[in-house]
Amino acid sequence: MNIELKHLRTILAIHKTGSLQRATEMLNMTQSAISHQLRYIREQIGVELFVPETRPLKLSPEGLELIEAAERILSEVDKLKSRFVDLRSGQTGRMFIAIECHACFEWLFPVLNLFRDHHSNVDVDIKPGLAFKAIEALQNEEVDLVISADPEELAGIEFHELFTYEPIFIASRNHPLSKRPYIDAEDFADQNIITYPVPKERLDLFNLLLLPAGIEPLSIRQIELTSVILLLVSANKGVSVLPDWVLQSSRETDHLTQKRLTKKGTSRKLYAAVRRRDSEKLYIKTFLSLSKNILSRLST
Amino acid sequence: MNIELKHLRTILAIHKTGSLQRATEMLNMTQSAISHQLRYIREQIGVELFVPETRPLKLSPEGLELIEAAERILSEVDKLKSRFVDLRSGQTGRMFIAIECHACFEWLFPVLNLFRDHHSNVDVDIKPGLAFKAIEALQNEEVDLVISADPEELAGIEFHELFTYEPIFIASRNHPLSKRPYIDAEDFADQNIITYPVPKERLDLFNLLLLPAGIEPLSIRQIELTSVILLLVSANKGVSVLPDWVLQSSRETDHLTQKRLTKKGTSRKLYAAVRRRDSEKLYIKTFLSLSKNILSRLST
DNA sequence: CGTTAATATGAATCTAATTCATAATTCACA
DNA sequence: TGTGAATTATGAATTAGATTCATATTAACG
Repeated sequence: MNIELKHLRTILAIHKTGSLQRATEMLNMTQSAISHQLRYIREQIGVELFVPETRPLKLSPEGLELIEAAERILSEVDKLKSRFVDLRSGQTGRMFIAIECHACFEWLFPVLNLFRDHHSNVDVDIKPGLAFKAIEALQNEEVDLVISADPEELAGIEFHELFTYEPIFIASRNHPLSKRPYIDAEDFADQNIITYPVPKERLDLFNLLLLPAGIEPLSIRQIELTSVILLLVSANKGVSVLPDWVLQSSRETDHLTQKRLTKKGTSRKLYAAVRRRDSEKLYIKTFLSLSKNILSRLST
Repeated sequence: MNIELKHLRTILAIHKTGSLQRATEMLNMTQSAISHQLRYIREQIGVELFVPETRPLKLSPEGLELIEAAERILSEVDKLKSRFVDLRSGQTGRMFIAIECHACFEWLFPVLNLFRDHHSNVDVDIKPGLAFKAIEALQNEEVDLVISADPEELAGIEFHELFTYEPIFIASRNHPLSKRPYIDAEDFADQNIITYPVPKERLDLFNLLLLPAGIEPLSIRQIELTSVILLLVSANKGVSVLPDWVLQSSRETDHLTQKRLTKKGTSRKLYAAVRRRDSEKLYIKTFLSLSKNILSRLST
């Protein structure tokens, strides 16, 4: 027995209009086509749906049951369809985020709070534990958006620039280096450095200065939480380098001195990577736009 | 956006088997056909269902949603299908009965009690008030079975013989006619007759005897209930003619005398009329078979 | 990296749905 | 009860669409 949705729609149209003739308008088919289809359906289900030789067409008890089931089924299908319309247009969907940069929590949480006001029916989550394989997870669809500082050319992936920031050296007020107008790579050789617990290659300080200069610091201490890093630096347990936005938005900077790295200063850019086919989705656009403006919001 | 059940089935098969290749067995189609279909579906819903370029195929979050909806919808369709299989085979259905003959209640109720044991999921009802238009109601599908004594040749309608009965004259023990060996038409000319409230043409007595002989009784009194008729006849308020089965199964016959009509006796047949396409249904067959045997059951 | 297995694609084929033309029914009204 | 108008059914022709075949492309795994 083969039934298709098309057939349910036909039966429904016939019933609603009361005749094959009028159903033609509803279905955009000729009366003949409808008649053929009706005959096919009858053969398939083997039960008379309409009382034969009556007009207007009257449903048999079995036909009535079919109609009721058809309405249920078709409405479920319609729900499914409109669900996909929404998904496609970005009215709704999933936005799982992976962050390669540890400090990004500082601005990401405020962004997501704003985001929630616009798209309460988007399923947002931050997926920890795949900082290194973040882009791969994006391609796998385990994750839908990656915050990254290292754009690459990848098929199907787009990197959207969010904002530029400056990695800033911080130390205690009474630290010797606090006298300097700026800090150079060599200055780190005898320092205790406090950083996030990630490989060196993914830290701005090493990327921009120490690795190119071939300089190894005295020690490295890895701390998870930004506020703890600030605390330790204030207490002169070591020095650190953090993005400028962290220092702007934090109130724990009173006992700290801030210096540029190198005479001219340094800068990095942050990107959001998404799959190309997601980039037109409304909520992705909203996220990008909120992220681009978040720094100015935070500093005020 | 056009989605058909076929597409849902295809998606489901791909997901369950994990590859287009293996889905071929489940769907009895070539890999190519499945691939073409998959592409079509993707175009229709505009959302990537599987993570592209991965094997084994992995569902995207949207794909997962589709699968869940598809399973719901398809299971509902399957339920509908098996419902029709049941309807067609007569496992279940509707059996609304119209009776042209008033006294038939006497054996019909016992039949329906037995019937209920066999087919508890058949919707049984007795439709009153259309005794005269019963066959018409059968053609209209307002009713599914008619008890009738007058078979006709009608397209789409079958009359099944149930049993033969004899209309019997009854009177009080001390009624003058109780001396006779049998009763003839002329004997009614000076009698008060008690019958069911239906037109003369539908009463055995008139059909078989009085109308052909052109005899009019002294009076006619119409009574609804069989037991009341028996009571009145016992009390010598009049005479009556009832089917033999009524007298067999009733315990209120002590003060009555029973006589044949005419020297040779009379007989009539009772039929059940059904629509031809219903006649193969299991529960209809059960009803017919129970009805054919009911008289012997009642007399024991 | 090469080999194997799976998927995608285009053209050809085949199936099935739709239309066209028309016959057969039914309905309404005389 | 017949007659005309409207509706439904049917068969053949056509068209659309689904499936296959042959093959190119792409991933997976040693």
